[in-house]
Amino acid sequence: MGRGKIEIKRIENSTNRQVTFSKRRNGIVKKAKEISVLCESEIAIVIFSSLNKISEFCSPNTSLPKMLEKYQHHSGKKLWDAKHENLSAEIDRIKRENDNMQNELRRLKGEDLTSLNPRELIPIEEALQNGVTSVRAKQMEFLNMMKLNGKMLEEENKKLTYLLHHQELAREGNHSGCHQGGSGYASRMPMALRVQPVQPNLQEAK
Amino acid sequence: MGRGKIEIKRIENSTNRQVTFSKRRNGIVKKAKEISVLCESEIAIVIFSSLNKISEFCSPNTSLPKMLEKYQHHSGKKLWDAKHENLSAEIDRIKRENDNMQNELRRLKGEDLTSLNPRELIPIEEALQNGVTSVRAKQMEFLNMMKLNGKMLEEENKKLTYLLHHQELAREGNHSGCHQGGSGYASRMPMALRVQPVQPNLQEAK
DNA sequence: AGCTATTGATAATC
DNA sequence: TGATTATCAATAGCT
Repeated sequence: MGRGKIEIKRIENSTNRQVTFSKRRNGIVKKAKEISVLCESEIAIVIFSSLNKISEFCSPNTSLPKMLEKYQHHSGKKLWDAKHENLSAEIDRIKRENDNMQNELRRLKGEDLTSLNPRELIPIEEALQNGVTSVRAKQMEFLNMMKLNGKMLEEENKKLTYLLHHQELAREGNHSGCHQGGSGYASRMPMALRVQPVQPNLQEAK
Repeated sequence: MGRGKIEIKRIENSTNRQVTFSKRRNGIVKKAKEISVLCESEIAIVIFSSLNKISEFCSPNTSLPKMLEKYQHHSGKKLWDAKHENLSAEIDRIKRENDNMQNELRRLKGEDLTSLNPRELIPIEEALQNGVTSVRAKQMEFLNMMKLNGKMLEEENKKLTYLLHHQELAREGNHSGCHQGGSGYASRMPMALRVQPVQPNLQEAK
C-alpha cells in the first residue's frame, strides 16, 4: 500500500525508517482502537522504536498493569519473578490466620457455636472462664489500688489539717487575740478530719 | 476497507464480531511483524477477546517479560512494582487487622491486661460473660438433646419389649406347646430386658 | 474457511 | 515535520 510495493525488510535509510515507523505505529494504534471497539476486546501494545523510544497503547477502561495481571492469571505464564507469588502466598497465609482468629473470636464471644460439638465447647468455656477470672483479678487489683490511694489521701488530709491547726494556734498565741469564727483553713475543714491528730509512720502502710 | 464502510462501534452480531476479531487480530499482528522488521523496532501486543481468550505477539529476539522490564526501565513507570506496592500495602493492612484481633484475643483470654485501665476492662468482662453464657446455653442445648434422645430410646425399648412379649404370648397360644428353650426372639433376649419393664425416667439421673 | 469489491493505509513525493 | 495522492493491503459481506 503506497506508491510502490515494498519488501518487508529493514529500511536502511534512517530518516525513512523513522518516518515509516511513525506512520505505521499510528496505523497499528488506530487498528488497535478499532478492534477494541468493534469487538469489545482489550488490547495493549508496547513498542520501542529503534532508538528505544517508547510508545504504548491500551484500550480504554483498562491499563497495562491490569492487562498484564489478567494475562498472568489467564495464561498461567509468569511475567515477573517469584516475588509476587511470595507476596501472594504471604497474603493467603495471613488471611487464613485472620480467618482462624476471627472464628476463635466469634466463638469466644459466643457467636457461631452451632457448628461445634460438645467436646469442642469445653476448651472454649475454659478459656472464657480463665478470661473472666483474669479480668476480675485485674479489677480487684484496681479496686485495691484505689482503696489504698484513698487511704493515703485521707492520711495526707489529716496531716495537713494537723499542721494548719498548729499554725492557727501559734498565730493565736502571738496575737493573743481570739478568732471565734476563725478564717483559717483548719476551721473550714470537716470535723472528722480536724480532730484526729496525724498518726506517725502512716506511710509505712504503703 | 471491505465491501462496505462500517462504523467503528460494537458489532452486535456475535458471530460476525468473532470473525471480525479474528481477521483484524491477524491483521494487527501482521502489521506488528512488519513494523518490527521494517523499522527494527520491538513490539509486544496482548489482546483479550470478548470471551477473554488471549492472543499475544512479541517481536523476535525478545519476549514479553524482557519488553516489560525494558518498559519499566525506560519509562520509569511501574508495572508490577506498583502491584508489589499494592500487595505490600494489603499485607500491612491485614497484618494490622491481625494484630488487633490478636490483642483482642489475648485480652479475652485474660492475658496482656496490664496496659488497660478499669474503664477498658468493663466491655471485656461483658464480652466474656456473654461468651460464657452462650457457651453454657449451647451446652445445655446438647444436654437436653441427649436427654431427649435417651427418653426416646427408652420409649422405643418399652415398645419393643411390649411387642416381643405379646408375640411370645401369641405363639404359645397357637402351638399350645411349651418351648422350654424357645427359639423366639424374646427367649433369646437377656433376662433383664425381658422380665423387668423399663423404669421410667432413668435418664433423668444424667 | 475462501473470494472479491471496496475501503483504508501508506510509500513516495513535495 | 505535515499534506497529498497514487498504489497496495486489509477486510466486510457473502458463499
